Amino acid sequence: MKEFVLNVECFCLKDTLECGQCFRWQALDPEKNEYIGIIKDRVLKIKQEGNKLYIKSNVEENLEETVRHYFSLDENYVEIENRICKIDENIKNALENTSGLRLLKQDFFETLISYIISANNNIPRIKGSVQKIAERYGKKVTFEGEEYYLFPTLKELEKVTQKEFRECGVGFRDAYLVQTVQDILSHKIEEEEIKKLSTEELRKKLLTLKGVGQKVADCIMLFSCDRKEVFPIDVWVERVMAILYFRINDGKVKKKDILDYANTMFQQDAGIVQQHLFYNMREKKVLI
DNA sequence: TGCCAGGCCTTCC
DNA sequence: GGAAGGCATGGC
Repeated sequence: MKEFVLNVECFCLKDTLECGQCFRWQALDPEKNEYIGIIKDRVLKIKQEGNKLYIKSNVEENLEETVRHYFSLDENYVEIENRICKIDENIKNALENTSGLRLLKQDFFETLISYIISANNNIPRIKGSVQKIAERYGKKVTFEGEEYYLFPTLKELEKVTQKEFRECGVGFRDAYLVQTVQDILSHKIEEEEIKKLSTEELRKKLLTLKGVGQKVADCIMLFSCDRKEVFPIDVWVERVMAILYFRINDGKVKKKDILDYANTMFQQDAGIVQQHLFYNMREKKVLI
């Protein structure tokens, strides 16, 4: 199998994969910027050296197209970053650490299930649960002599019971998962249809699913429905916004006030700004 | 031991 | 419509 090389600019593989938007990529060697993961039905090994991406996959068909789409490589992030760094000093400072972070275009169903699991949970445990679900119910794929598991399809999760989900470590979210799978099977929401809706209408639809509240809905829209204007607010974002924009270090700011501020100031780039602020605070531990 | 984690649901005003 | 309490489970 041949290695495929792609030129990129304004792209950081590490920050894009480690900023918390996805749960299944694995660093092979953190020093080498090399990761292995799954996009839909194929396994990919990707390494970044400077402006070059080196890609291998078990499926060569449409490989470039798949990678370009998943990593949003055809979108002009130079322009986006130039625009957001002019908004304020906080964003400008954050970008010094996290320039090249891109929003992924992930699979809708996988994102939905993963973010239902994410509620009141921590990232290592979310990753563990998603991995267990894949190992139990997803299709096995062999790549370079190793075994990997695709994220299960809707059909593959059709008969999974509450107890079986719980055995994957999802805790009290087990019932939400069963209900959501059944709701999608019965066409309560249909991916192709809801993706055509306005962001407000789409959110309203997602909120009808059990285990999907405002924050989870916004993450699903941001990470799998290409809605860059949504601004998911979790405990971290609440904290970072309170400190940076409301000058409050040890108190609460109303979510509505944070949301109003983000919508007004960050506008169509709110989701990208959110990721930079979130990742900077959580991982890089940088506060201005 | 107690608190927290990329919150949401139900119940009760 | 808003506040309060409960919720599985692992890490610190």
